[in-house]
Amino acid sequence: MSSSKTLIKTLIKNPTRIKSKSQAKQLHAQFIRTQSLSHTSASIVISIYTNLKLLHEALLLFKTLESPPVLAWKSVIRCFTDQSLFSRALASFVEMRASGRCPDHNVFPSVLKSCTMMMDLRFGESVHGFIVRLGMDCDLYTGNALMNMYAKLLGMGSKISVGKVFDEMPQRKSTLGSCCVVTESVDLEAETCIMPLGIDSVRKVFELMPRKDVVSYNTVIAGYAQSGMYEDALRMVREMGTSDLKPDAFTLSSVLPIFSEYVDVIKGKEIHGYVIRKGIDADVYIGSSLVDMYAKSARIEDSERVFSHLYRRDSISWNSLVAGYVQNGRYNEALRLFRQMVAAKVRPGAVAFSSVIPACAHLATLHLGKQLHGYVLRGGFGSNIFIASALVDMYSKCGNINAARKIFDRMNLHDEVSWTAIIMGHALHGHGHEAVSLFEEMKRQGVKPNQVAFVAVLTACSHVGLVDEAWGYFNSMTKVYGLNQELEHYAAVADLLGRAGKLEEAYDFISKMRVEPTGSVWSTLLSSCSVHKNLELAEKVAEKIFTIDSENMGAYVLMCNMYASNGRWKEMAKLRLRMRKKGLHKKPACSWIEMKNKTHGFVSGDRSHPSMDRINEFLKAVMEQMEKEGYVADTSGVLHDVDEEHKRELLFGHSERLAVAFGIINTEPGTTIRVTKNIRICTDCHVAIKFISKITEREIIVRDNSRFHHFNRGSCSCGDYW
DNA sequence: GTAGGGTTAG
Repeated sequence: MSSSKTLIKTLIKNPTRIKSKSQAKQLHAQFIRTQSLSHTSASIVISIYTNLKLLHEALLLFKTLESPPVLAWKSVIRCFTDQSLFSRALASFVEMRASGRCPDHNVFPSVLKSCTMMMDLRFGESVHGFIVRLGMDCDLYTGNALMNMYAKLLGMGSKISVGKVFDEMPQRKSTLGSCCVVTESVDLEAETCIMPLGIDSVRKVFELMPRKDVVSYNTVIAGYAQSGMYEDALRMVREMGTSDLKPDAFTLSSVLPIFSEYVDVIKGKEIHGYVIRKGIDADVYIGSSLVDMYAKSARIEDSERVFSHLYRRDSISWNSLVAGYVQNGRYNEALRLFRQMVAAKVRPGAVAFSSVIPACAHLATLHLGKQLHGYVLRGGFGSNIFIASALVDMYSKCGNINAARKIFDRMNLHDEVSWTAIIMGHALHGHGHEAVSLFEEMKRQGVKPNQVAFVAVLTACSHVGLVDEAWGYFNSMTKVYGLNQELEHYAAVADLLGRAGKLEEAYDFISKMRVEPTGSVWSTLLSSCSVHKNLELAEKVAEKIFTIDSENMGAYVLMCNMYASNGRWKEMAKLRLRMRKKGLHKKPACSWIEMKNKTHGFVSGDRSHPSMDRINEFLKAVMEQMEKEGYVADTSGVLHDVDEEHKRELLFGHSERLAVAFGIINTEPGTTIRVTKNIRICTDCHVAIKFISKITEREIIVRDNSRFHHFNRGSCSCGDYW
């Protein structure tokens, strides 16, 4: 008996002396043998079991206790939390309270963590009230856990989910007001304490803490950073310095994303230097932040370098670079890295999917997009709103607006992003009226349109010529929604006016923009001038473009063609000379089509494709038929110093036509043909493909750089308005 | 007890 007492004393002083399962079991057996398994000694054995993560053994012993002491309770609560059994941890806490035991300070970190993980703010608040009444809010660890809870739960839109267990809680009621939370305690005696919301709660807990350590600072800093309060976050980092606490890997991985957003690569590099000096540059968290920061500052090579030096890579480090590639328009590299990640046995999570899917959207590679969609469903991510929005966008950009709409309609929650994706989808497919009515429906459902949503609805108006509606939306931005019109909105309106033939109005509008117009805004007007054959205005616009961007190829080519079709050879020659002096070469037009999971590319006039003979044979046959039905080649917009016959041959060889022909001869009758082109579809091909769709009885979908054209039975979804 | 990557436009 006395030896057991000594043993207990030693163990209380140093319980970690027992380091293995067998040692613990020996001790347990010894207590039983000597008949000294009291509540106290049993609790010690339980705490030893839980320290060794032996939950099963701990619980078996725990159940034998009639009235478990606090040590036993807190051991199992901590163990449940460690093993992610959060609801059981909370249930035990409730039971402990019901048994009349008063928790000591080191129960609360686990309980609060469980509340955080269960996203149960209400319960967490009542625990907080309890802590305050016990006067334990001075405890360092408890305070840190409280801050973490408020940062997480109030930061993410106060999502409250109440687990089953808590229905047994007596008198729990809490009300979220706009500025305060009224909490009732766990106890039957209803006491209330008032706490402000969100980051204010975090700050308040922080300020009341008598002692703070690095973790305390890191927690507030993360809270500020995640709430977008960057100045405050950085101020706290400085304050750490004055309290003699050194920023560590945690601090820096919260601070680095701030520089990503600010795109302040200079400060970011300074931190990178600091990180290297502190020897924490191999930290996975820091590594991914650095990869992301460089990517967001368009220094993707630096991202690659950081990534390649990481000695350990988790799914987030991989994804930082995947997302970085996408953000920098390197879609093929993004897909390649994603494949590499999967090959490296790193399972892509929800975020990874929402990063890569846009790559498929940009490349219009439907087969890859579908494959990813399959992975998404198998991974159980189908209802993730980020992924679903990305899928809606991907399907519509890959030409399948019906699939996009199906996914959209099946989503159980729509936010401004998913609405925008489907509105833009319909806009690009020429369903302007549908897009506009979806925009109205979004507003009716109380989703506030953001700036991107306005870009989408203005684009919709532009593609179908809804001039009055567009003005209404444009003006409502500032008047109703307090949103500033940015370059994109001006560009959309300018584009709309141009397409509608209101060229002078468009010119005035662009000249008076609140934002400095870019070359691309003027370029859309230039192409409208070309469509509406207004050479005089085109010349004025082209000069505007050349002062902003003297190497704008598109403008040179358009002007040359306009001069040519007006027989103004002298001007054309002058412009060509200017191009040659600058060493500018025409970017080749190309189109591509997917066939049996392979992408086939065609460049205009390119005869290198192995199927070229069959393609020509097909085009020749179809051309004869077309001419019988009244097709006349429109060669005005093409080249100039070549004879008619040669021009026709050039038209014949236009990349979109080659791709369409290739698609038709390689698929079953009735299969939809989907072609993507890097620049705007040419007028003559537009006419020709209408004929081809009728003659071959095919639906042909061509995506050019600004929209989709659905050709069916001799007409196009754009109604020739484009 | 603390940290990093994501969807819509251009």
